[in-house]
Amino acid sequence: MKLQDLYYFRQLAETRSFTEAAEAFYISQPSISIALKRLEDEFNTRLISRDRSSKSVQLTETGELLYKRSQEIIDLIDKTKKDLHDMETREVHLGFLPTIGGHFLPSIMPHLSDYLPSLKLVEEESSDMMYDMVKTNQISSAIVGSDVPEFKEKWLTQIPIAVREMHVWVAPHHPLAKYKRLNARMLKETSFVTLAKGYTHQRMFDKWAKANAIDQSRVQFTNEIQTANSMIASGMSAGLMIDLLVRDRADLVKLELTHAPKFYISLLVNTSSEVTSDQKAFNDKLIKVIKELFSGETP
Amino acid sequence: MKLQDLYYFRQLAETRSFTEAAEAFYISQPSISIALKRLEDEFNTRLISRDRSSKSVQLTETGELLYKRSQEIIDLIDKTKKDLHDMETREVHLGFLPTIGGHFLPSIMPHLSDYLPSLKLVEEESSDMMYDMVKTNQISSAIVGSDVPEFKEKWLTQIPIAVREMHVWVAPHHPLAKYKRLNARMLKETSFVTLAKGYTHQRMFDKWAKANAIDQSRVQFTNEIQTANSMIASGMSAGLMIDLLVRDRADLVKLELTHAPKFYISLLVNTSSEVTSDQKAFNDKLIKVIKELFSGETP
DNA sequence: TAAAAATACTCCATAGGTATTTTAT
DNA sequence: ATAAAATACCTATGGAGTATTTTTA
Repeated sequence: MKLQDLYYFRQLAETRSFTEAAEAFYISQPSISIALKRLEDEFNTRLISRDRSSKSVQLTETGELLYKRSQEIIDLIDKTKKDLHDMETREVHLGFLPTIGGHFLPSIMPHLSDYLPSLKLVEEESSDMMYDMVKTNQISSAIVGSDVPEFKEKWLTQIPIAVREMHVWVAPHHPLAKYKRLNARMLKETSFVTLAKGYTHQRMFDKWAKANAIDQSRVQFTNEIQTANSMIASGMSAGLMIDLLVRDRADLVKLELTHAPKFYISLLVNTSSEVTSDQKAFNDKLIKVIKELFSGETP
Repeated sequence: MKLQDLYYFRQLAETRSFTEAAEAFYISQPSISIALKRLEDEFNTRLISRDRSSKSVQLTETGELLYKRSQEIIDLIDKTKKDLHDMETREVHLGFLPTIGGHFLPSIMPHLSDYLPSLKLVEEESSDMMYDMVKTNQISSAIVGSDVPEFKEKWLTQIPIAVREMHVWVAPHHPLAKYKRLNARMLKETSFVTLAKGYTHQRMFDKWAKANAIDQSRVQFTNEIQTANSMIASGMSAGLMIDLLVRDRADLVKLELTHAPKFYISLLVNTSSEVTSDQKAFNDKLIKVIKELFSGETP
């Protein structure tokens, strides 16, 4: 079996067009026809239904299976390439949330001096995404935020770093700005801006809003924290965020919220599976450093 | 990357010799050298340590990783080939222990008439091996024997078929043959023959012997049930077996044993993962049939 | 010096190209 | 008539061969 044919077949399955699949690889259309025939001959099965009366290319049952398996095989190969590269270059990786990392990394990094030359920070805005990357071992350690103090997965080690209460943020001239302390009932009719789906902040806002019957019809969403902050500063909306997301914004006012949701920041390390020995040593060091620096900051 | 190179590399890693690896594929030795170089160039890493002062070919750290991954990739490809074949031919499989199957299959098979033309029985002597094949989805259903009534794995459905007490078997002229009923203390000094490692019977014998302080120094092992039976018939040893293993042996005497271990026979179905729709339907039918035929025979 | 791996070159099998035909809307 | 896939035939890259050299025990 030719590996290249699996790449071609995957593309063919996704575009459902011989011509387009060929274009994606900058090869001629007959090459795709012939690659498909090679696979069909080898496996003694039709992978694409040749019923040309139906409008488009359709996968058969075996075609669907081969498509799925092609993906798995290619994923495994890609992972292998990445791991070989990391092993050879002795690169180690740490998942890094721009906002939160900006606060904690300066205190952590000096203790990781041995690894600095080979350390690559993997930036990712969304904690959920980061969690997924740790889960699938695209990175084996990351600092994430969560609305629960602990994940229950057995394949990870979790070290608490900090707990932050969420606050309500408004512009100085916003009607709510005069209050020292707010409760949820005072916010029922307030317009909010929150981060888009996938962000921990969004999930927490949603949970809090539902629990407190906040009117969600005029909630606005954005993918950018700075955009959210600017919208708040303009006075059109309020925000529910931890203070780390509002560094150096003199134009925002922070208000205490009773029964505010808690935002848990912790280090996640995937302990399940194969990483390079360098990465393993780095992870262990990281766990040690974070335990030393932040034990006691959490209950 | 060339898939063929992974096959070559796997062989090279296992034989630790370029020449032998080449011979295994009936190709010339330089082809292996060049295949290795292709891989090393692509991944920018040494896979084999070229320290020719040391006696033999040694894998580097990256070589070890690639060896493991090559195995995984090849396994996935082989599995895919098998699944495509089964799907195309609409073959379905059932794991089958020769001795136990010989007893239960005649009553089960008539109810599976729809599947008979495409049903392949996969013979395997050892229940442990069979369990492993179900676990790794080489077959998705099998009838096995076990020393415990239930496996606790979440990826399988288990339907009890029968429970059999184990008995002691001896030749008619054996000194124990005069007793109707035995207990373990009467067997402390008896010579036994049992099946070899990997068989459920062996594990059960071992457990029973240890629990009852039976002298295991003169226990003999064999891979063949008929050999075991013949050794018992000769009078030199006794056996601890369920009666299904002693069909039609008039030259053996069955003796009751107090607190005899129980042998549980059940259908295992791997429900975790992808099987063909035919196999899935077959498994469901099998579960139904076995429930109907054997419910009530077990507590 | 013997045995194993690396290098040098040669060759042909085949992946991919172009041109064309077939099929269906 | 047009658009997409299949077929026919051609080309050239590179995988595998043979012969030879290098390496070290």
